[in-house]
Amino acid sequence: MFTERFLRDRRGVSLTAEERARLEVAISEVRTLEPRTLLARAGEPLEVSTLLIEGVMSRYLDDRNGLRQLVAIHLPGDFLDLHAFPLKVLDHDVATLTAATVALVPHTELEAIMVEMPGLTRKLWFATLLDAAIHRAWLFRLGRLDAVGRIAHFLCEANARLFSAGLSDGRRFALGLTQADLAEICGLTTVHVNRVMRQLREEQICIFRSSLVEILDPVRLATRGQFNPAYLYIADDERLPSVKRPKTS
Amino acid sequence: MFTERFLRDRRGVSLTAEERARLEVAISEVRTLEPRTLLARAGEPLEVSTLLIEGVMSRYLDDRNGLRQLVAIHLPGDFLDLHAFPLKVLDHDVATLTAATVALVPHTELEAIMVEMPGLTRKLWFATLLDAAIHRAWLFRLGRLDAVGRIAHFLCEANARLFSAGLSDGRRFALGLTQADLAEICGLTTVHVNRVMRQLREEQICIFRSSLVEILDPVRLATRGQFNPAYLYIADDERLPSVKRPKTS
DNA sequence: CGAACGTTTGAGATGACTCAAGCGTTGTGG
DNA sequence: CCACAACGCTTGAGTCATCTCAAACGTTCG
Repeated sequence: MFTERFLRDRRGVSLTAEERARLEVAISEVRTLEPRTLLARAGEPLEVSTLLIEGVMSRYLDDRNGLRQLVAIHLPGDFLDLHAFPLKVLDHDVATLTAATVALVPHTELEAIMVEMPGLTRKLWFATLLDAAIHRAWLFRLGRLDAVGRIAHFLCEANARLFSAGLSDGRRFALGLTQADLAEICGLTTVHVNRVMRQLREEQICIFRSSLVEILDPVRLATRGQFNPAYLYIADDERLPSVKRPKTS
Repeated sequence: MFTERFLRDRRGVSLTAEERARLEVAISEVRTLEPRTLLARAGEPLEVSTLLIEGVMSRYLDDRNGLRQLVAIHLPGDFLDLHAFPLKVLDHDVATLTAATVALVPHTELEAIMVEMPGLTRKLWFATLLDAAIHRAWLFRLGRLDAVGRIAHFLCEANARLFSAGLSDGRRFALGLTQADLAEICGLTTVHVNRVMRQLREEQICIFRSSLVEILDPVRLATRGQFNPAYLYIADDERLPSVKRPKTS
């Protein structure tokens, strides 16, 4: 079941058995990829989309000096370039961070699904909009949080997403990222990420050790990152610590 | 023709006469709004989506201290909360910046379109993904550019979008925004935005005067902002100055 | 064993922030 | 029609967060 984790645990849009079966049939190929491998390049027309089964992948934009800004990371269960189907051409590069296994779905299959199954189509659309919602949370992170807040917010997000994929117990998880990756995600330098991690460690909030993350104090981490998981549209997000939105009316 | 500007001038997805007519019929109401009016609030279920006909609108997230981070601005022709249809509930607030005219489209109509017209559905999907592509460019802006670069990049984007909506001549346009709005878009303080504008003025690159923007040197502005309009998927973007992507292979 | 990579630390530079005040324009009510 | 309030723009001085440059340390892997 390659599609097992896709849209799992999302509010109101879990797939029916029939829909899941239809997607399974749509897969043309399953492939394994090395770490740090480019999968698709900005501007190239694409004829397949990629469902991530195992590993961590990234999407990023390059600046003039060869520095990167990551615009998304993807975890198992994510349909990571589904948006290439309506868009045809991507505006960014896609690459693996860790070793990964992916399933490829030809756009001709998606075309057929659009005609046959409006219900499933809407769920696929939803999946791409979930990515957009995550983009917005990242905008908040970069625009309004300081270095500690950005790292904290990101770690909360990673924890929440891995938790709903069944890959975190809510406190500890393996995230195959280096401090340099965190820097490219949070718009910081590697050096400063390192200082932030030291601070979080010394305050007994979170430990980041060779791609393994251990959250010692989830509540303080969420507070530091002003994290509210509503944007992840997780079915039951009550279990996750967060900063509650004040209910003004 | 309320839908006149919707997806106008976008690469490969202009609407057919029939599709446009179908959308026109779907409009249930046209409404005018005051400046700085809240239209939708995060977490509220929505049953209609909004097509912007005139004016400028914004989407934003609040931080703990009541500061805002804008995550999108919308110009005439934008279907600004189309994503509320698959998502049902938004993760952010929506408000006008200037006075505005909007057309409302009930989700029941969109539901019908999804069943009847897969082709139009795909174009609507495309429209929401265009917003996501813009989010990504904003992430690049916040994560990798300094203050001057962020403002420059934003002004290039505004110019390009207004140009393809027929509301800029390529150099001068009315953008109903204050310097405080620019600050909320670019993750800066109002004071610093002011200093940046002074610098752009003194260098004869761009003048920003009471919501009127005049670009004196489009090429230098694009260079400062590392602006490449590919992410806007504009049909013929050759006319816009940009930083060319190096063609490495 | 050595190379490659990721992490850690220090010292100094700088871009953006904060606080504070003044200016100009617009709109409104006395 | 004037006065004043409200708002947006402008400027200065001092502070602080993050960056840059530089070097060293630890691990892993061939």
